[in-house]
Parts: sequence; C-alpha cells; structure tokens
Amino acid sequence: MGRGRAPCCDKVGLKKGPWTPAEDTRLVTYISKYGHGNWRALPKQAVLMNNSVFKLLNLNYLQFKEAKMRLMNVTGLLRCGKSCRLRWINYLRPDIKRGNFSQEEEETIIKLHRQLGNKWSKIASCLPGRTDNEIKNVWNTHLKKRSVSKGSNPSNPCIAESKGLPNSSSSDSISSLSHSNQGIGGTGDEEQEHPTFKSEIPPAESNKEQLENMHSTLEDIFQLPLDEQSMEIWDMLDESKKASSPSTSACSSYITCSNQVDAKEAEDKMHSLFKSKSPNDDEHDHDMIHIETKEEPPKEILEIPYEPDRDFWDMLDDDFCSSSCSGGVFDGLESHINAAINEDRIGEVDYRRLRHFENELELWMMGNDHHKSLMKTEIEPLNPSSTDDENENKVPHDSIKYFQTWPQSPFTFSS
DNA sequence: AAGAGCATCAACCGCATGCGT
DNA sequence: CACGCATGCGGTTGATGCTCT
Repeated sequence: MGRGRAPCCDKVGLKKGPWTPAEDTRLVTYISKYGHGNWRALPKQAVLMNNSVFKLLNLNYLQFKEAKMRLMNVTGLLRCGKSCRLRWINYLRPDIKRGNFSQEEEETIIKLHRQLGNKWSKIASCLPGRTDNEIKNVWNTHLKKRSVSKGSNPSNPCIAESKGLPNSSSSDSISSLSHSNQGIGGTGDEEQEHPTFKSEIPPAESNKEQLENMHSTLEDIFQLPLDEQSMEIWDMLDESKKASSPSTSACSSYITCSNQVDAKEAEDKMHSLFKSKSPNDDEHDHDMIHIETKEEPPKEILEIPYEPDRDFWDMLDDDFCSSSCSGGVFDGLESHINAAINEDRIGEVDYRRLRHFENELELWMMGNDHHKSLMKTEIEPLNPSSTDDENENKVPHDSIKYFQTWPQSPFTFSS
C-alpha cells in the first residue's frame, strides 16, 4: 500500500463483526433497488430515513444528530463499503450456491489449484455459485489434506489431465469458462449479473419490507408502545399507509394542514416522542448520549456511544444539511416515493400535498434547483379548481413556527 | 454434564490493481 | 507522470458449533 490512504474500516463508528439479519435485509433491499455502483457510498445511502420526519418533529440540531445516529445504527448500514461488498459477494448474492461442494466441484477445485495455485477468484470463476472465499475455506479445511494424500497417488482421477480443463498457462481461457458467476466487479450491469435476484425480490416487496423494518426499528429505538396513538405517527413515516387511510390519521391531517386542531395534536404527539438531552447538559457525561424515551413506563434510557469523530458527523451532515446534493438520502427517498407512486401505493394527491407543504416551508430539496424545478412541475398540476386542494395547499403561516432553520455544522458548539 | 480441543466459515485486514484527474 | 480513490484479491483471524474425553 503506502498510498497515504487509511482503510475505510478505520473510520470510527463503523460496525464490525457478524452481520445481523436486519442488516442483511437492508443491504439486499438497497442493492435490489439501486444496485451497487459505489460500495463506499452504499452504506450511507442505505439510510432510507425520511429526513422530513425529523424536520416535522422539530428536533433541535443535537436531537437530530442523536436520532439520526440511532437510525444509522439500527436502520442504516453502519458498515464500511468493503464490508458491504464482502457480505454481498460472499453471502447475500442471489446466485450463491449454498451447501456442500459436490464431488465434481471438489475435483475441479483440486485440479484448478494445481494449475493456478492460490488464485481463488480465478478458481471461483470456474465454479458457478461459489465464491473465492468459500473455495478458499474448503481448500484449507478439506481439500488441501486430500490433495496432499491423493498427490501421492498418480492414478488419482481428480488430477487426470483428460478432463478438458483449461491450460494453466492461460488464465484467460480459465476465465472464459466462467458461467458469469463472478459479476462481482460492481462495474458491470446489475441487471445482467443478477437476473434471478431481480425477479425474486420485486421492488414493491422490498419497499414494503423496508417500511416494516423501519417501523419496528423506530419502535425499538424510542421504546414506543405500538398503541393506536403511536400508530398514527407511524403512519406518517409510512407513505404506503397514507394511501390506505389518508383522512383519518392525525398525521395526514397534519401534513395537509387541513385541520389546525389535528395538526396541533399530531405535533404534540410527535414532540412527546423525543425527549433528549445533549451531551453538554451534563459535564460529567461526555461519552454518552442519552435518549430518554417517551413518558412512563418503563422509563428506559437508551445509551449509545457519543461519536467524537468529525467525519462521522460530516457524513450525517451530508445527508441532511447537504440533502440536496445528488447521492444523498433525499435521492433515495425521492426514488422511494416515486416508486411508491408508480406502484399506486401512495395517493398521488397526498404526495403532492406533502411536497407542496415542504416546499412552502422550504424544507424539501433545499438549494437544489433541479429538484425545485421538478417540484414546481409536480405541484402545479394539482387541480386548481378544487377548493379543498386550494385550502390544503395553503399552509398556514403559523405552521412555520413548528420548524426551524438547521445549522450547517455540528461544531457550532464548543468541543 | 462439562470442559477441552478441533473444525468450520464469515469477516477482517493489508496490499495490489485499475482508473480517473 | 504522479496522485488519489474505489474495488479486488488473498492471507489471516476469531467466533461459533461440534466432537471427544
């Protein structure tokens, strides 16, 4: 190495170790939807959290950081891109063949190893559905011994050269044997590389699963009972639910601002979700951030390590403060919502209302001219003849007091 | 039943490579 | 050409489960 670049895994705050099923789900869901053009950016972009919710919750900046970090921890992929790539290639890829190696596969490995040595990726390219890591493990645990013992037997059929396997002098010919098992590169066309995956997990299912994950995750984070009241607030997070019950939930009323009383109720409810203190509140408690959960019982205090690394917070800032930049979570959210619309899972009018509402408050796609122009075209078609819509599109000016301007840097406070 | 030793394999780490600027 | 970055590759580690005593 010696190129002056620290490994991505060195970044403080990134999770290591075994992957949880939830993380797997998030990774698979994200890749199935967006592919993996950039492994480094993937974990960050996989945080498909609607930042608008945070804005609506009127969190102050530290509260936002806390909530966002918790969501990164639980709903996002707090993993380095390398780890994501490895997990995908070695375990989550849909064309992975699980289970024991067949006799034929083992013989092929032994033969190819004789020809190529420890070129595991080349060997893997000749064994569809098998990864280099898997082959390497099998070799080290089983085949090496067998190969040694069989090597003393010249009549071993495994090493007979009559099988038509590629010549050792030509790695290209070896590669040509590949049954497109590899496709790992990440630079190729995902559609071609993983056709089975695309067909097995349709986007609609992925989105649904994703939303369900987000629901349960938020429940876990904030230790909220899944009662009727909180369900109304979950509805706010779940665009698909808005379509099914757009007029009954306090949240949708809040969004459309068609009813000030309901809006106030929703606001109170949402405020009750977040009771937090900043690390500065307690001089003796710099190392942890506490998020005290909603009212009684169990009065549980969730503890998460306070992340001192500026890069980490910058990463979050990229998501939020620079949310208009391409590749940020808003892009994912944008696609997410658009996909939902396409699948008729969200009322188009509700969507436009939400957009209009956020536009009014200058919260959506801040600073992004492209998105702003898009929004303009999206909102204008809203039926101007409808008096209801007309009223709903006019956001009461008082509503603006619920929101706040977000600072651009988390380090405005002394460190 | 309990502990030690072994086997397995997912995941990590450091380096190599290729590409864009 | 040098540099920085993203990704690929192969060696290694460590957690976990299994088997044996």
